[in-house]
Amino acid sequence: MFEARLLNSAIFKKVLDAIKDLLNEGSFDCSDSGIQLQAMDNSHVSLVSLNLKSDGFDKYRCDRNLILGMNLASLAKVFKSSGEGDTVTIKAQDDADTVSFMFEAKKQDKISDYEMKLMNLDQEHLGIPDTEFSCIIKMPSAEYARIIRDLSQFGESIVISCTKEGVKFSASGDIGTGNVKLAQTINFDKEEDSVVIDMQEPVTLTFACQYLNSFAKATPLSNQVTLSMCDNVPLVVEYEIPDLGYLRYYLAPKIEEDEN
Amino acid sequence: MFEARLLNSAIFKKVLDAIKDLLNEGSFDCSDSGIQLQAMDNSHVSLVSLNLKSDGFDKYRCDRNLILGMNLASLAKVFKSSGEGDTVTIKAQDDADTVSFMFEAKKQDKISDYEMKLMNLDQEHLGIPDTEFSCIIKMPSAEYARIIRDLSQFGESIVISCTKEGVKFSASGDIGTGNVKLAQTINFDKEEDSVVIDMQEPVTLTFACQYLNSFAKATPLSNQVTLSMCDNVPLVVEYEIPDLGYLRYYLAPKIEEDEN
DNA sequence: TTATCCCGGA
DNA sequence: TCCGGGATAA
Repeated sequence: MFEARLLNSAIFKKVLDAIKDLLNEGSFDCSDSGIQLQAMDNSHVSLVSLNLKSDGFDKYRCDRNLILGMNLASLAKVFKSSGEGDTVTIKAQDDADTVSFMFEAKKQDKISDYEMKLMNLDQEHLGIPDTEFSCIIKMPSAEYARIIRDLSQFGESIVISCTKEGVKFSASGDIGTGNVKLAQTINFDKEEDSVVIDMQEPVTLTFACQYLNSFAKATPLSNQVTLSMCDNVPLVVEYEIPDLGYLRYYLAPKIEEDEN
Repeated sequence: MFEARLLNSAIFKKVLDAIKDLLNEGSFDCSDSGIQLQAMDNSHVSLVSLNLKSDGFDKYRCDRNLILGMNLASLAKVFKSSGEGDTVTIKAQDDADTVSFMFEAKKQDKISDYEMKLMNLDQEHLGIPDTEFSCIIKMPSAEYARIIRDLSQFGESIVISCTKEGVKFSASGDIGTGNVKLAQTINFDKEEDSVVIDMQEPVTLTFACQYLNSFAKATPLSNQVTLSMCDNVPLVVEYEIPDLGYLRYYLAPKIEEDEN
């Protein structure tokens, strides 16, 4: 059987909020080492990769590898009905076609349990190559979300350009042009406010706003976000989930349109 | 003439919010002992019973019994325009076809008064029998509202089942099944957080979510709600209005569907 | 408990 | 694009 227990169900809530706009369904791959989910988004443009390691759970048991296919909207509803500090326990029998969620309120004698039918989803196996990146930018996640949101007003795509001076986000369209430049900033007092740029080679890539914005839904998961870029390779937007793993999004750059 | 004065008009606001979704109009029955309103909801499924005793008012005078028929949406608009701590005075002449509301702001020299036309509504007289109940559950009203809301995601009806172990709310539908169990909890520090179950006989009844949710609009009136159940008898959901009376909702259980 | 902000629905 | 409801913070 499979059983995973987490003292703070809010983390799951946030994970679901961060992926349910991109994915209608998800196959959670459960093994001894933890829970993985990898899938192309509904429009088959970007890729979501979630990794929750077993050590991060307060209790974890997985006798046999199993794949739990679930409708993410339904799953989000289940988690929405959990209270703030609830403990959640997820259970599935090895050959079962349902999964159960039990929420225990901390302060109260209240136990809620939900049972959901599992779905049989196609397994697309996605090989994600390990890449060396030219630039790795670590910055406050709220800052990232804000910049993407603001620049989305100006155009459909955003150019991210990283040099040794810093990182520049640009968008342009009918209204005009917007540029936001961030220089490396090490803030020792508030480490999460730092902007750290690790650049081997300068790089300039263009991405579709829509996806960058969707990725920003993961903001509540972490104070910081990491953007990894390299020419002709998908951008990686990573949110670390404290003590538990990470959520990564992959998005291929737009091919430069030479409009002249 | 009729005159009733209440130092805190917010109570009326809350009462109106709690009934205006269920009732388009209401006949307020004014007598020496206070104000009553009893009516079937618009779809003639549930019943609303409001009782405000004259002692609870800061001034109360009712020379002759009279019935004030009002459109509740309009009445809610009138009260919505009252400020936070306003004092309200309701007046009607014995044979008048209008009712007047005067709001006095506490801190300010501001007096607003509104006059509304009365309506001639059919008097349906509703006998509500006094029943002995098998189970009486007293619980935090916010908790009740939350549970009903959460479970409404899963189905159109909710099963409430009370045993000596506690009370269980359940719903099921396409997404799956949800159960919320509450055990009796006496909290001496915060009495309003207690869950108190007074059970003579275990009972399990099914109700339409829609109405249970409507009843929950009364949550701001009181920290606690009382659910009284008995086989083949309408559920009573009662909110006590501190120092003034109560608001009760009655809803007949769904007949068990034996789908086999 | 109330006021504010954010998100989802119409 | 506007409005209402829910969640959250003070």
